[in-house]
Amino acid sequence: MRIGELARRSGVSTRALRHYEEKGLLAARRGANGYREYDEADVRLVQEIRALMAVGFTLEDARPFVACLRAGNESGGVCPESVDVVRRKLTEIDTEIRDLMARRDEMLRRNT
Amino acid sequence: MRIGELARRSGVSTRALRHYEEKGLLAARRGANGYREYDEADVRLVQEIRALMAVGFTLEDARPFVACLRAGNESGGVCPESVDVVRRKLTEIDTEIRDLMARRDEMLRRNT
DNA sequence: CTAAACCTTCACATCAGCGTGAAGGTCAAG
DNA sequence: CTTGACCTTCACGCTGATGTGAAGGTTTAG
Repeated sequence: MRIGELARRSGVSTRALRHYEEKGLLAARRGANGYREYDEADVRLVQEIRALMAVGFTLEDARPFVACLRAGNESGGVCPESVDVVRRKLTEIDTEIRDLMARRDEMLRRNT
Repeated sequence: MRIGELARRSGVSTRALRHYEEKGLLAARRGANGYREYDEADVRLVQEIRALMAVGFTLEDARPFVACLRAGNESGGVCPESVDVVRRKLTEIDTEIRDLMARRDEMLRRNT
């Protein structure tokens, strides 16, 4: 399929897809006319990326997951690099939550 | 005092001070040579801005506080506009905390 | 054959809060 | 007179993930 269909099927813009390619997260074969050609596996790749972004991952964070899927694994999260990223993300989120709660308390204290 | 001293006394860069001025948060008299001239009240203004930013306010958020101080109030938080911003900020922070916790849960669920 | 609907590659714009020079004026000390 | 430490006004760079044209080639349906 071409980029427009992949965009529709994965729910992202064509611009985003080209961006993922530019960042090395997505690869495309090229047709004789220069058009990008994708297959079903690419749909899953993009969905994986979006699912990760939905929980706060950056494209950089998603990289090992994509590599894991490309390596033939059924899930992008089974590779050790992915696990590392998940752990890092969890501590990042926890830190952020603690920071926000501290700020909240600080604001309430100031207000009294 | 000039910008360098204000910077030292309030703990920010001269660049930041010029930025605050550009954003309309800080006003400066100008000496005959074109140099910015500040007084004690400006030190308090900048400290107020930094205190607000420390708890997650943007410069835009800080605007009503600065106006409130300029209006002669001893605290920047006593004006109704400031109170509004504080309330908005609290709900923003609460929303963000809830989002982060939801993401955390989502990540943990995916991992099992 | 033509117009719509695709596709291509640049490349600047956005949001925030500055950092970091560039190029140059001012002023006190030695 | 000359450093050197100030100050001035531009104006681009950074981070992330696209949005938004520009300018043009391709394909497809009628």
